[in-house]
Amino acid sequence: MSVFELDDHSRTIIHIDLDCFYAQVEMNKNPNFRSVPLGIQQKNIVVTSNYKAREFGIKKCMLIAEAKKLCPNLVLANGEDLHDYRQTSYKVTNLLQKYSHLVERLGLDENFVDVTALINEKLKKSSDVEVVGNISGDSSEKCDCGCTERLTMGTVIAQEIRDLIKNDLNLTTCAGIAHNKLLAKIVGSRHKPDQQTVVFPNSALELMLSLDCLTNIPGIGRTTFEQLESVGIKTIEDLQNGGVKKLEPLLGADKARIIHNFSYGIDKSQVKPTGKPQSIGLEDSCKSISVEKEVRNKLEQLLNRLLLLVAEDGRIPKTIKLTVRKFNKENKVSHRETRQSNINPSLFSNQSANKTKIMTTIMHLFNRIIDVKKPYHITLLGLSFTKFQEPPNLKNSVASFLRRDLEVQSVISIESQNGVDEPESPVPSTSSVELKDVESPSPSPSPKKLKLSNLVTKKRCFEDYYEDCESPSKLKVADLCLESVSCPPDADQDVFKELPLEMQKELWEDYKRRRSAEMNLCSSQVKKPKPNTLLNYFIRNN
DNA sequence: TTGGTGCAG
DNA sequence: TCTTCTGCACCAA
Repeated sequence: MSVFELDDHSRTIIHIDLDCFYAQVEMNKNPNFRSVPLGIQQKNIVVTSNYKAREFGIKKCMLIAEAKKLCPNLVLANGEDLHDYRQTSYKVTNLLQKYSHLVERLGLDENFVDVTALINEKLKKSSDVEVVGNISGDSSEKCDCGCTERLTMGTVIAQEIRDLIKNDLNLTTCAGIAHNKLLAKIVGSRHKPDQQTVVFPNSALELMLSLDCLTNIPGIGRTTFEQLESVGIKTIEDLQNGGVKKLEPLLGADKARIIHNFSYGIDKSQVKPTGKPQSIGLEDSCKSISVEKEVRNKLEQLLNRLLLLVAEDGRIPKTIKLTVRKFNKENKVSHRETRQSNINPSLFSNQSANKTKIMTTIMHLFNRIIDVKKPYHITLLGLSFTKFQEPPNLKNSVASFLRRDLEVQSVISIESQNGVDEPESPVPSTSSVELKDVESPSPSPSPKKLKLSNLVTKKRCFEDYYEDCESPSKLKVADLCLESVSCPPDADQDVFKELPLEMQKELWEDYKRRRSAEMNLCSSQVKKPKPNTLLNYFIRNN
């Protein structure tokens, strides 16, 4: 039996990739950018560009000077602050979650969606569909396990998803459709921009062998590539023929097996729903800082921006981490040093008073890396918060799940009410003020008033998502879940999969009951806020 | 747990 | 010539 026959084709995965993402966001903010070659600038680098600029040969991470030489009329937009990109990115993920609860984010511009459940439902009703978009390789020889029909239906759904993203957010995307993540990601980039491509299992090997460099395989970066090269592995065929045993000493058993499987187009990894970020950080590179006052200034700026991000997130961080990159004469690799320290969560109850205390901690960390009595040259400073504490009353896993959805929605609510072009407003405020606002809203429009209406919008989105299910054309993830045995979002998926069917059903029913109870609770709270409820907690931390 | 490295977009 | 701004996984001590 060949490796190919051992592969499992039961899933359907769609990989969605936003075309030149930062550039699209900037073009939506300023439509004048659409008609000109546009580059997104971070420091002295063009990190991405629109397709007009690419016609001049502008490439990712090209120096500004070089790019200007190729295209003197290149217009530059500063993209050092990722705030707007992050917001838009979450809107996309949010749209995708209407198709499946299995949505995994990869960076800001890519998402995997496991649409297996949706497809099985759709195929029950009709299997009379044709492939939409491009097909990779020769699809005349078909597999008879049913994957042909599933993947074909996958192309229909991929087109629906891309239309939705285009209509709702005015963003074009590429999609790859396949029976695993690896193939979906690789095949999606075959036809760009604004296109989609499917690969059927019989063409998977051909697709893998068509890759022109080993670094096109996810997980093989510069270092791994050089390691492999040093033992004579230079092509996909080398990777296949060398066998796992040859890879193990270099990569370790796990990575060796994964990469070896990848070389055959086999990928058993699951689409892992992306939760909240495990760290929230900012960094700023610079030519050279060698004075402590400058260090402090830069770190204060970073901290101010970071506190806004953390306030948006709503959780309370327990650890702060400082990153420093020193000037390196050999200029070999960008070597970074980090130091971390626990912080008292109570510092986050009153913003302004405690910024000073947090700064003291940060400077203490700085002194652990840099001896300020000696000369130093710093080329990058970064701050990040890690190890977040879930706010009280939300320890319950279902509540956490609900809260996660609300937070994704909140991104949309804030923007739809503020207007996309408006600069971000300084948000953080103390809990007591917010709470008071809800109980007795002020008559004049104010930022606080705005938040109250945000909350109403949040609640509305939330209800739409779960309750507005009367239209059969509007597919909701809740619909699917009610008809099949899904893994409750608060359960460990790996454990769940091992359980007998009956137990799975029971867990799912239990989750539905809890969800229903939670919904009623949440609903009544919105209409009539009470102290120490889920809702109030929300407001306090907004 | 801390800090470093590799990888990703 | 490994550049920017992130965030995650994994490894070693």
